[in-house]
Amino acid sequence: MTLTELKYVVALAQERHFGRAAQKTFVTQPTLSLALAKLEDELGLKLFERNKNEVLVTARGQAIVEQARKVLDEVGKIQSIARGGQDQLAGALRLGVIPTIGPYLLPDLVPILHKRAPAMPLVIEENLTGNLAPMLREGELDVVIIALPFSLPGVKTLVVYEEPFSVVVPEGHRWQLRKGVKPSELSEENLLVLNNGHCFRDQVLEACPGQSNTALPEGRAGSSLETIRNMVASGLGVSVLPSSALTPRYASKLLKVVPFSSPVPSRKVALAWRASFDRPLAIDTLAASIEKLVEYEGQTPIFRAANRARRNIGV
Amino acid sequence: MTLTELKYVVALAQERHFGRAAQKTFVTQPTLSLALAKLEDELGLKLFERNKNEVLVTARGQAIVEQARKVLDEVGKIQSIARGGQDQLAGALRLGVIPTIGPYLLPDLVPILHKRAPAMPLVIEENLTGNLAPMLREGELDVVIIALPFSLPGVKTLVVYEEPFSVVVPEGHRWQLRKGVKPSELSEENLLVLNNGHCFRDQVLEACPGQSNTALPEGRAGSSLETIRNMVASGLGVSVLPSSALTPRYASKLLKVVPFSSPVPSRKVALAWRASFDRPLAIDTLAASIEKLVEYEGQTPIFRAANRARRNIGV
DNA sequence: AATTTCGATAGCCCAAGCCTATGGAACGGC
DNA sequence: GCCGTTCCATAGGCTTGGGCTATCGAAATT
Repeated sequence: MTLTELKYVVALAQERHFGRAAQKTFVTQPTLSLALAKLEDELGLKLFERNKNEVLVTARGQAIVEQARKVLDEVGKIQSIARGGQDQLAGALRLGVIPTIGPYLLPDLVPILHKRAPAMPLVIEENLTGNLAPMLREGELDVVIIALPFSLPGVKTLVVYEEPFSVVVPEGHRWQLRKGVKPSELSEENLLVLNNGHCFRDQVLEACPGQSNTALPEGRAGSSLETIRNMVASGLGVSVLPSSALTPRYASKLLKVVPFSSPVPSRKVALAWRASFDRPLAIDTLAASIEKLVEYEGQTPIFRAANRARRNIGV
Repeated sequence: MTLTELKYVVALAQERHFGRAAQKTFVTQPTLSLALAKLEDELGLKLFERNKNEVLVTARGQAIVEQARKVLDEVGKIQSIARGGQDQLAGALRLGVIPTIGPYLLPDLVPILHKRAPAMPLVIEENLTGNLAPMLREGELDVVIIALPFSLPGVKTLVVYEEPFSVVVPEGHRWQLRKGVKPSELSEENLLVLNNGHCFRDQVLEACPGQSNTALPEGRAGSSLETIRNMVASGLGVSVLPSSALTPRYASKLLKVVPFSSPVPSRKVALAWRASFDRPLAIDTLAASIEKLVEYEGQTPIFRAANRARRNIGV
């Protein structure tokens, strides 16, 4: 059975005339005759009564004709789905992002992206890298924003910016006017870091040798960067934050930001998506939007540093 | 677009592997690859992501796959209309059944059903509930015989009988003359149960508190009820079997059946089929045949108990 | 009886679909 | 880091079958 044959059946049922039905389906009359005979043979019953002057649909044929119409109708829907689905910037983009980036990047990113791709709403999943990775592989997410290193088979990555880290201390801390702090000096202080599972925790501990990065007491760990910021402000210790969490929007009188001395620790923030993802334009648009955002945010002192670092590595 | 191409699409969506999908559609892998590329070209979008290790359906492809399923489903109805005219009892009925029911029910059921619907041969798939469920949903099976609980969206169920469980012990066991055993007493014995995946295993463990139903040693699990029966007969331990596996046909001198004391644990055996299945009469006939069989088997002591239990719940 | 109409049949041709063989890319083991 | 394996894509050849034109045969009309 072919879709063509079904088209013939429907046309013939409507025209009740081989010649006209053939015209309507853009074939010759013998072609239609033959195709129909073949189908009737295959189904094992006569669909049409050929009488002298007229072609009549048989009782059992009628049910089949109606079913054939339905089939063709459903096929038409396939084509219309396909037509509407050709725009790569149409349809939701499922975006994963880690908790130390999402709250600082997305509020500014979403409006920019919406302007560039208004028909592409974002479905956002904020989670740890370790949970985002399998979701990306399984196709539950289309793209994730994470910090390097990040490597998965079949997954491409693109660094979108690099942001330096800075030390934050409570107001009145003896370091608050320092022009540069060495990472190793942090071992003298009560360093507050994120809970286990956050890649930013590992990056901070790696950047600051001398910290015992195993079995850190629970009291020194926070569940989010905002928790940590508040803990520092209340004098519980010092910490390290990425520059995107230190824009003027987050400034506080109780908190002083002290830069690291060179070389400044930093992290590379990247997009990651399956190489086989069928809407690369969506990725491009997302990357371009972040690019635009980083340039704009570059007006502020902290992000300018991020920008410099980014240019230095030639991204 | 051709029906063949749509079949390929559906098969590939299900198998997520070109080679296996090709096998399933009885063509070679290049044929399927080419046909799919042609269709994707015609529709103007990618339906599948080809990762090296995995084939994923794209978000937009998913809608088309589902629509293709619908088309094929409607085409199938054409054939089914043609086959029996209006006779729902013509054409094969694809029946799934779990391993703890099939061997005990089917040998008697098949002749009865054949007598009632001689033009409806059975295609039987014996498999675990977890494997039957997707096959039923995908339309690879028309109806399944399983033990409750069993719930799937769009699928109707009908309890056909309830069968009590009994304890089986080796000959000479100290319980062999007992009139009733409490489920909790089984924790004193070496209880042999089925491998993981069998719902009957879970039902037995649930009915017998005190058994450590986690991390059960492998040596105590069997791959079929017949294995278990033989293990009990050879003195390895005791077990629990459903009454349909304890008809006189299976009696053995080495094996003694001891009833549970009230309340007797049992399981409800049910039919399940898609609500949209277009041959409900076939289901009715199957259900009626089982009904007849249960009444007939009710002549034997064990099945009579099953019958009583069944009437008590008013099925 | 002659003419006309319309579906069926015959015979040919070409495109489409399927095959085998091979290529190429990416992952995993040593 | 290199080799082997796996798996999808591509190439090239063959066969099938759906399409065409030409013609036939039956029935209705003149």
